[in-house]
Amino acid sequence: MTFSPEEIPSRFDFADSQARMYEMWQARGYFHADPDSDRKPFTIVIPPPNVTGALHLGHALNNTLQDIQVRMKRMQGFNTLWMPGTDHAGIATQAVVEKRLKEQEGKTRHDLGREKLVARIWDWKKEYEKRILGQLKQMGCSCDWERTRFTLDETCARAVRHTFFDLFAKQRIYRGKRLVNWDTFLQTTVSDDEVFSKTIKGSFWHFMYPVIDPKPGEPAHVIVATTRPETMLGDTAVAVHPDPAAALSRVASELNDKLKKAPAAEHESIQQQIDALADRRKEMLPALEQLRDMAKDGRMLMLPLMDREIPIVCDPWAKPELGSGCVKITPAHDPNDYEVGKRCELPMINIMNRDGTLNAEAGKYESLSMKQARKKVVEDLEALGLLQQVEDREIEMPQSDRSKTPIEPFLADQWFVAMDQLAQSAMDAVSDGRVKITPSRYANGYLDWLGEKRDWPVSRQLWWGHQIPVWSVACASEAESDQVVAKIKALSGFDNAVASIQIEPSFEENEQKRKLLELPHSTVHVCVQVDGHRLEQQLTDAGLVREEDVLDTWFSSAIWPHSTLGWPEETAELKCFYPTSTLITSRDIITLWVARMVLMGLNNVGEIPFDNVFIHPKILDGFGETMSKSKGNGIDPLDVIEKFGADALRFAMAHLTTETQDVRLPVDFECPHCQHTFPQTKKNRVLPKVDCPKCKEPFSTQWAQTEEDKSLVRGAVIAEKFEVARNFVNKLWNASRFAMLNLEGFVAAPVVEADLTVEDRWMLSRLTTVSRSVTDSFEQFHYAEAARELYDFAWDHFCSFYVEMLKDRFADEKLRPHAQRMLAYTLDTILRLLHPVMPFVTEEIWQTLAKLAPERGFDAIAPAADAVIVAQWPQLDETWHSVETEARFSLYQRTLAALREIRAAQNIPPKKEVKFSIRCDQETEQALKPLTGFFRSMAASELTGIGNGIVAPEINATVAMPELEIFVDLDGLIDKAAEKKRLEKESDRLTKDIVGKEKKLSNEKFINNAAPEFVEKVREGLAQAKEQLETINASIKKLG
RNA sequence: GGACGAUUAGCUCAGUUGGCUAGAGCGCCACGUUGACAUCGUGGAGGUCGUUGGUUCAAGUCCAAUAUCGUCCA
Repeated sequence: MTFSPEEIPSRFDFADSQARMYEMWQARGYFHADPDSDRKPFTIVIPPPNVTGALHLGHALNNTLQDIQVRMKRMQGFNTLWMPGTDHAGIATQAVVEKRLKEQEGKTRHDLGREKLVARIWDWKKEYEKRILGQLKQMGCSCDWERTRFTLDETCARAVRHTFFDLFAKQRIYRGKRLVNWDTFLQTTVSDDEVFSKTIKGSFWHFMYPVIDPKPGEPAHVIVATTRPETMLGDTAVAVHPDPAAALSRVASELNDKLKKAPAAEHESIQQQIDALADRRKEMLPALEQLRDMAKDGRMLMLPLMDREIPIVCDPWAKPELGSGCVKITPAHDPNDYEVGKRCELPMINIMNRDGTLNAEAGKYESLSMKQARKKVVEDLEALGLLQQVEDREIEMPQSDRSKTPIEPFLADQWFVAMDQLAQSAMDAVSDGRVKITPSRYANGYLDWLGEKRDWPVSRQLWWGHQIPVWSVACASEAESDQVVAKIKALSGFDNAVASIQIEPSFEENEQKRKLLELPHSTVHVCVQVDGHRLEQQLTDAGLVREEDVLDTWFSSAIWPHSTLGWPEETAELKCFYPTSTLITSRDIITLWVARMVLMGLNNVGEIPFDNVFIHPKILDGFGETMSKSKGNGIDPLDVIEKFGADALRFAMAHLTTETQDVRLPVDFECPHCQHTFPQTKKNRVLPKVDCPKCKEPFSTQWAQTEEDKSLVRGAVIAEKFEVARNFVNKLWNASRFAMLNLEGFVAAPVVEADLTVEDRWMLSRLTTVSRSVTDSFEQFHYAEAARELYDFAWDHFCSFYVEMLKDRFADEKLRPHAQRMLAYTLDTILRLLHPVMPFVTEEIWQTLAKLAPERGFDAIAPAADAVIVAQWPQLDETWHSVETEARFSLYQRTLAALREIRAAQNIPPKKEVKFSIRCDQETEQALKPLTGFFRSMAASELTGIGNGIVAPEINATVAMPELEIFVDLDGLIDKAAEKKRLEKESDRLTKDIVGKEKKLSNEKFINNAAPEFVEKVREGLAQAKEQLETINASIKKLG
């Protein structure tokens, strides 16, 4: 088998290779893992990407890091399973499909109905799932595709249903009224995490609420202020502080503390605050105390416009240091007021419909929008003379991340998971080290969040998701509810194993009020464990209605590590692969996802879901901003794959992954006409059309709207880092190309130790060290370190030195077979080490290498593995590591660098051969001698003499190193000025070094305190530097 | 307001337990193309390690402040 240079292109054809190699891996079933194996399992479950759209660079990072672990573990002999799948992503997906429905057909979900909308979303899901999985394949991900799951598929649905039923039966799921973030546009609840706050210019209105029948000396009005006047229609109280004097004192003492700690620059402003507070105390305290007494006395206010009597209550939420010291309370439409309402047992009046308009509780304002109502309320109050003043003010407005419309706090029935015990179990798992989070600092956030043990609201007013399996009926009395329960239990389908009953009492205990508000006495809920069970129909027939809401998408994600393995069935997969080994994800979902997986795993399976969690950094652009399509700075991984190849994408991702929180990736445009790349700026990244600064040709961007712009060729958004990675891939390819061209006539045989040269031993030593250290780095998730080490090793050590040095032996028939064996063995090992990061190029080379050297090895010859993906992970005999050999080689490298430096400084043409000699002791001479031949091939320099008796030629360039002196014979060539300049620079450096060391050594404290070895080291260094300086100075003198 | 992270060359980043001349890649400058590779090779210029104090014989590294940027939580 031989190759001619024409047969192997000098550029790696990654597009062709990626397709072939991936198909080969899949066809041979390398990605598949079966549970019935004696081998130790290694499992990763993928963080399932949302089926909302295409994958972005963050996914490329996340999945590359997983695949690296998976591929390495597979090579290490583990029974390796990478479980793939996608997430239905409730609100996000439904919102996307609804938006498209509106745009393309002008319809809302209500026009379509639940069933049809859900069918539409399934169509969407099929399309995007295919696309996403295709993208993962293009990245080279070695997932077990036969096991692909979807959070809404039958397997996952059954697991969700079991989980819900289990928690329901344990009374850890309950329904209650809660103030939720209501998105009036999407008409659904939005979780706290999907709310962002926006600062807008608003007003602060001060209203006067009349006091009913004020006693003499009491005010006629109390003053309250609000940024949301329309909410006053739902006010049910005004609060004052129960102890305004104490509250003011506390604020004052806090300010005084602050003053003590604050830097002088801030003193003035803090002092002003203290003074203002003292004035306020003087002026307002009596009035506030009077109000407090009125509250205790049960005095009532008349809520204007609604003509409702409301009490004054005492609650610490009222801040005596702010405004009038009184605060209006709207429990059904403000989170803080809601808490006050609960503490003071106030009625909660919901004045809003689901679409954001006002309901009948708002009286004559019914059916107005919030905005319209605001205007009207202010006008009407002004007309009544109850508007005291209006201030301009910046206010924080909560917005829905999905619809970008304002959030309305809204009182609604919601299902909750009680978190106390569950959260504690998940905290323990991390505290006691069963689950290890890397980097460890992220454990703090995890523990803090769980420590709050806030109940988890799990219902969502959506159609896309797992519909809550609860059937309910409202009962007017206790007797009725008893009757209903008895009736349910009597149903033929009823069985305690598959059905569980809860009775939810109404939150309004007062019977008269219940009647007034048309509230039931209680609600009976029945949870059914098995989907499609005959009890479902029986319940419906009995007049119970199924809950319309679906579960929070994180509910199904939380059980992902075991649901994908077939839980609740006791499958062989679950037994073998659970707990999984490692979870790799980003920090923004540590609480939402990671924490919940831990507690659900413990609850359902009784075991932690994974041993290790690695949190990887977030990729930001060159300006430190997150990448996103809406900013125009998003890099599409497919663009990168198309232009640089999947291996380059992967290498760049690994190389980026340090332990920091964020990494920056400056973003460039690539001109589609001339391939010139230039930086993206905040200006040009939002243009629909960009002109290439080099070739001046225009190209379009993602923003192209007009036909004219769209007709232009689209320019890609990329980053320079991928180019570096692509070059590395190509470097490896070409080093291998060299090997292919030189392995003709390869005969497999064990390497004879006596034939090993110094450079062979050096390579073996390096290979041993690098294998060990790369393995360690990957196992500790130090991807960047591993990538750097592989890069340096493959490029500098292997290509620039070892391959170069092999060339001489390839030219010698006698030495050739040994050199070939060493090359085949070394390349083989490097391919294996690089495979997890760069699977395609390494596999391509491996397959070619197999044709030339089907059997290879070092001391034991064996057939090479069928594919590098299943080859054994390198683990070299540690005895090959040799400090002595590496030091010896380093001496050679430094000498070579010195020769090259002189040649460059003297401007000697690269091919012009020069002669040089080395003066050194015998030990150094022996160390260097076997390598001296390479000075000719690598620096066009011929060594004419070496030893301690060497005399410098009359005209020469000199380099003094600690171990030796080099004299390059420059007779007839020398540029005296250049040489003098170089020597003087060196002389300066040495002089400085000597002064520093002498100073150190003359310091008594240094001699006494520093480690004796260290002092000795400095002494030696000083002596060497002095010698070198002497040589250099002599040379300078000679030059005149 | 609290927690965490970052600050080192023009840019992106390394720098382990404090220790000899603080490294790499890109970019820049100079030279080089017939045998693996110009997606390359050789050499060079470029940094008082955000600021201030402290500990130490010795600080990019440890401690305390502080500034700027960022993320998360309230």
